[in-house]
Amino acid sequence: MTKQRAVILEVIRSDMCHHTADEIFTLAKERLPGISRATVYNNLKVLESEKLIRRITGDSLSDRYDNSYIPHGHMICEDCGGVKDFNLRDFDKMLSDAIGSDFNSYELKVRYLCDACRARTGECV
Amino acid sequence: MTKQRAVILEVIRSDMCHHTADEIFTLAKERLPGISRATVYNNLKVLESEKLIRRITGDSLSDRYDNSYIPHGHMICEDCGGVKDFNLRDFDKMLSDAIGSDFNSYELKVRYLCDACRARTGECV
DNA sequence: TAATAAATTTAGAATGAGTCTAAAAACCAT
DNA sequence: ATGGTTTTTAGACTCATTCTAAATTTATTA
Repeated sequence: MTKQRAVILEVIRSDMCHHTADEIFTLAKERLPGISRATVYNNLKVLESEKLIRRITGDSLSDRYDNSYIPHGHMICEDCGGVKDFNLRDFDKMLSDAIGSDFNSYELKVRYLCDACRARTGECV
Repeated sequence: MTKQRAVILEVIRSDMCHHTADEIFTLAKERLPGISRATVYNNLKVLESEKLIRRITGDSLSDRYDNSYIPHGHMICEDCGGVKDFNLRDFDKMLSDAIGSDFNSYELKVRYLCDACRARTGECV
């Protein structure tokens, strides 16, 4: 656990946001001005292989990182892009029943309109 | 509906595979040798906006395209990369209950080991 | 602690999916 | 057919991510 790796993990754990690699790079840079982009990418891979974080793909151009490795749902507002976590009761069992075998992980994303954006009658900024 | 758009749609509908844009380009080229990559990308966007196909993201480096617009689950073998469709009973209702509002679409991907790959005791090619 | 081996970091080049652009071609309504 | 709109095309471009090779740090062993 190098100091770079520690800072990257702290950045990811510092809030419930789902940051992109670039955002993590910028935040880590505030504390370690010399840190390089490649180090961020390297460590994101290491941290995920150690099951400390989880990469989530497909929300935007860039991948995002979740401070929990345990799979759970993400609800994504189609208007403002905000991401919230959610869980479904007994979902693991339901999934393994449906696919007829154990599974290693899942990714669940729901696109909707959050309350704030709905209140604006769908107006984009 | 130009002939390029028609061919692209036929390629996507010709099997149950979930092709990448590049694969679709190659297949379309067999029938329209002059077709350009940009045309494929343009039309994939148009076809999705017309709800004729659905883009699925995050399975690999490149996005893939599904010949059904209706959301459903994808089970992805972590070994061979094969993708199969599946459905969960009453999933739409369960989702809207969980997130507390209607939603526009969802994406559900399960990573597992398919029977064939499991039979090979996890050996990669 | 010194010497050596292994892992990590760094900057910048390379890759590759997808987007953009501007000109040519095809399509459409009058 | 004529003029106007849409689509196609080739290639340049963007940008997230990966790769590379040298330098640095960390760990190990003497």
